[in-house]
Amino acid sequence: MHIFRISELSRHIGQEVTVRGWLYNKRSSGKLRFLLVRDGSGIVQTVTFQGDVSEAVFEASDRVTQESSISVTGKVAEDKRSPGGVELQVRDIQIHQIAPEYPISPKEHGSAFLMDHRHLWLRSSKQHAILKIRHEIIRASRDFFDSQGFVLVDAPIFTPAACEGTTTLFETDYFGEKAFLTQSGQLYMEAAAMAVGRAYCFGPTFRAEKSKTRRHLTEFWMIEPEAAFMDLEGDMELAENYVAHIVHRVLDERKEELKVLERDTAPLEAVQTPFPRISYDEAVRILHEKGLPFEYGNDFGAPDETAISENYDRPVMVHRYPAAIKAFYMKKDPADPTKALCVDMLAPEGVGEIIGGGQREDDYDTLLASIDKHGLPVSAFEWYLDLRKYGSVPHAGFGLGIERTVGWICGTPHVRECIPFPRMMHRLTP
RNA sequence: UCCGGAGUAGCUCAAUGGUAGAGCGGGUGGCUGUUAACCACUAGGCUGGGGGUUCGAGUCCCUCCUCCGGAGCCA
Repeated sequence: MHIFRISELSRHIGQEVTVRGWLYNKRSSGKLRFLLVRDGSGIVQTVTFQGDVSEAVFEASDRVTQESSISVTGKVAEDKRSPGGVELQVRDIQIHQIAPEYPISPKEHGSAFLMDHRHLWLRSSKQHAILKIRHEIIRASRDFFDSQGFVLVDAPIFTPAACEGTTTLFETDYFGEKAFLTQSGQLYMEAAAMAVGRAYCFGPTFRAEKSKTRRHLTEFWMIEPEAAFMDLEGDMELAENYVAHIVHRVLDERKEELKVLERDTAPLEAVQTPFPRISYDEAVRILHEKGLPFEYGNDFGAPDETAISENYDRPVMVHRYPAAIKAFYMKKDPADPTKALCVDMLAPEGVGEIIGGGQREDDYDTLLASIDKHGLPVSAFEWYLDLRKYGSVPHAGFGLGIERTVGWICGTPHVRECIPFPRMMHRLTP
């Protein structure tokens, strides 16, 4: 018996093969039964003619229900009438298990219902395509940083205190002590960069904010590179090369999936380096020119980000925000100490921020004063201050949100579909 | 936490204050090439919970619950 995956069938025309999978859909006409079988690699139509098979096999073709698990044996044939152009002319059907009425029908459903059945929803073709593109983005990310001499250094999930002291964190009991789920691996990557020169981490991060928007999850994945002897300019160059790399990789390797998602690839093809770089002040000018009621000194809201990115056909990098609205570890611009040497990358098509980063404060006394000014407990940051005590160097890095990036590239407006099992304010199951 | 919206069949949705409905899905039957097949028949309901107004409430009022979208926060 020759067992093949459905994606390989076009190379075995005329041969008798067995495919193993699940019933995707079923149609019939008189003495013909059309079973659409999916196996994770693709979907193939199988044809059973009553006159060609035993009574038991024909009966099996009637009895299988949506998502029942089956093995089908038959001859591979080219046929224009079959979706995909290839079909399997059935000789034998083996039923592994008959599924009772499947909750997800081929018609439309609401997002809450689908999320309640996320474990089954993953079997549908669009969700499938998103998972594969997510995988490709992660693979391309690793390839990119590995090839640039970055060392993968895993950051801890349990942390003793707030990394940045701004957002609300999930608190857990750690043998009678308070511990928090990490909101960023950055501080640890700074330590790693001082050890290996260039480091990155990729892992889950947690925010206990009660956000209910298409851009937010309570648990999301970030990739965070950090490099010693790097300034803001170098950081922006790294960020644009990285983002361009993953977009090109998906365009090259995941054409089929983008097609399944009906993604217009023209905006993705426009993503070429260099990306435009504008200062916060210039971005504010754009908003005011467009007549948006934006107050200088504030951070940009979602409509502001959209208005700024509308001016460009590729991601735009906005740098040098007011230091007052940024985290304590940001280095101030020597040319204007009211500004921070930071950068946000805004993706086009109304997606908004996918990257936040910048150059870190590398002077011991300045950092100490900043920790104090932000009302953070110095004791919790003693190890972090050590990095400025023992061989401090200029260094920079950034964090990229994987789900937002997947959403942008897939053209999926809501990040909840960009992670296998999303965790949101009102969603802890499945 | 704030501002909007929605809860009716397994799902997606209809229903002037006057007998609870359709499509899909399920079941049964029909059709020798179906394409989210089609045709016929069929089962399926405490209209989110509680209270009120009314001769009469899915519909109007109060309240609670759940969810959705957005804001803030950020990736």
